[in-house]
Amino acid sequence: MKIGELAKLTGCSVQTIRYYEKEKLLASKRRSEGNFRLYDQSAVEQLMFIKHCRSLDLALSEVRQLIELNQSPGTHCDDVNKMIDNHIEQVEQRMTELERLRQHLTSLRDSCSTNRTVEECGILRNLSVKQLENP
Amino acid sequence: MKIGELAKLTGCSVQTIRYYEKEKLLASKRRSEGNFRLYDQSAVEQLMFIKHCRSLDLALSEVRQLIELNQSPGTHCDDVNKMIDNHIEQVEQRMTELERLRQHLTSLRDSCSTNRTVEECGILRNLSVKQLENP
DNA sequence: TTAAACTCTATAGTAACTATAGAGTCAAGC
DNA sequence: GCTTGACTCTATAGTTACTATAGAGTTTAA
Repeated sequence: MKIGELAKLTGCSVQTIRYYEKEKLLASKRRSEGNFRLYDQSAVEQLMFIKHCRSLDLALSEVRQLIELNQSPGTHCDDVNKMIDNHIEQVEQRMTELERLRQHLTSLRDSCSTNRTVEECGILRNLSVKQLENP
Repeated sequence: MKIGELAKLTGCSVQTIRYYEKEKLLASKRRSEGNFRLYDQSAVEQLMFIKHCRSLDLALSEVRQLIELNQSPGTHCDDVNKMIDNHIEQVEQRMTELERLRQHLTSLRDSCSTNRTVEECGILRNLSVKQLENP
């Protein structure tokens, strides 16, 4: 199949597929006479693998590592486990940050009611004056 | 004061300050004879304002809007309120996403114990096969 | 045969910086 | 007066994971 069909089957854009090729995540094994990329079923699977990893917010560099690991089936998979553990930790950290952020924003929002002028605006005043407690 | 001192006072890097100038968020009003940027106290305040906004994850384009609004003190501040409301919503959305992500990652992690080979690795198997329920 | 639909490569843009190169400026010490 | 080191200047490239474009070539259907 050509790149357009692969794109449709996987829900990726054509440019993204070409980008993944450039980044050595997905190769097209053959080209047509007119120099069009040709793919088979294994490309669909590889691309879905990448997509799945991306939906978990794994970086492309991590996906690349996983692909490489996958190609040496006999080795230990500790690195995979570590990567996922690490990733979970990062997600949890970000969630904590966002929760703090949400609280700040909410209390900031409460400092201004509607129908004020910019001069009186509690939000702007707070942004100008207040320092963060936990910088 | 010169840019280095401003950087030290505010905890921004020198390059960041120059970047903010390029992005029209912070101007240096004067230059020395040798073409060095010169700042006064109001620059410290302006930069702290920006820093505070950034710590709340406001985009620089939003910060720019706030600065502009701040300069016409008589107008209504509804736009400020809307921006913050909008931002709170975005943060909450992202938190929901991350929570779903965390659950996925955790259940993925549970599918592999240590001391397996890549071939047997539950994580890799799941990444290869499983489709997301909520794509 | 011709028009539409597809594909190719190469390049630039996104956000908010960070890092570098290569040059100029300034203050202190000899 | 001269040198050394710390500072500053501009301009440019890199980061991430794409997206969007230009300009050209290829294929397919009418």
